[in-house]
Amino acid sequence: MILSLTDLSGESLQSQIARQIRAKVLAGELGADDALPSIRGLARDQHISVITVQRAYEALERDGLIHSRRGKGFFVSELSKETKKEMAKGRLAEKLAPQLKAAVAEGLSADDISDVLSSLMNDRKGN
Amino acid sequence: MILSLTDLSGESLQSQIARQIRAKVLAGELGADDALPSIRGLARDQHISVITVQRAYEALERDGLIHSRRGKGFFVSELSKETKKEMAKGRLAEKLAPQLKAAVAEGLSADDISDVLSSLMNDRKGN
DNA sequence: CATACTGTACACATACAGTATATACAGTCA
DNA sequence: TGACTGTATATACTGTATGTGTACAGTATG
Repeated sequence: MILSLTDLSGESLQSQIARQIRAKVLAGELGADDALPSIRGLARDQHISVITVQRAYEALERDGLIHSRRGKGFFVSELSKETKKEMAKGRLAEKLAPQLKAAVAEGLSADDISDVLSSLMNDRKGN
Repeated sequence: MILSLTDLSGESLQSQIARQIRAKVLAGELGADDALPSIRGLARDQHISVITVQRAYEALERDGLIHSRRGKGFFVSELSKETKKEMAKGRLAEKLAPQLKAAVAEGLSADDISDVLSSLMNDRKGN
């Protein structure tokens, strides 16, 4: 389990942890019943506080992506490929909606928005 | 100048003010040299603090959308239609980029992302 | 000139979120 | 038993957002 945390992004530590683990679970990089790092172990490795890791795991648990077993650790929950795709799509839709609303309010057309999306997706190919 | 502010959205007051005025300027609803409400007047009308309005106006001034004239008030800056469209597109791209990156990391394909966007744009037609 | 507007610039205070340290309790396993 | 694991709680520090209050400076008008 390799995480990359930074203080400089403006994103909170617990959000970075949750986001990176969520991506690994939804993309299938972590499978059902795979063990996550213990909250103490991850806190030690990343030189951060236990409570910060715990809150990140709580968020993932609320989303149904992982579950805890007292005394044993945290484990990836069993989710079908379809469920994971729907979760990822749902998350994207929730985050995109207010931004599209703002873009329309700022005078952009559906074509303008498509242009922006195409440019960004083409940019991503180079990475 | 009609603004709609709420405490319940999770978005800060100064961000709501800046976002709503930005939309009016970029969409052309407010034109060059139109006067904005005075910081004290807007604060009084909305029952919020002067400093909150001032910080919202500062953000818009940094973006080059408005400018102040000491003793007179704040006014919309002169911007070509093309400049405004580029500003709106640039803002959208900046906000979309990290979310597309996250969506790809969560296993979504370009087609999946297009699907989500199409659904959201179709939903918007009904509003 | 006096008054009432405008923006600008502080000093403080309050609330909350994020982060941290520390302690204690409970379950698991070699 | 000892060394792990998760769970829960108390306390504290920091930064951001928000607020009140005060003071100063430029503009407009009667």
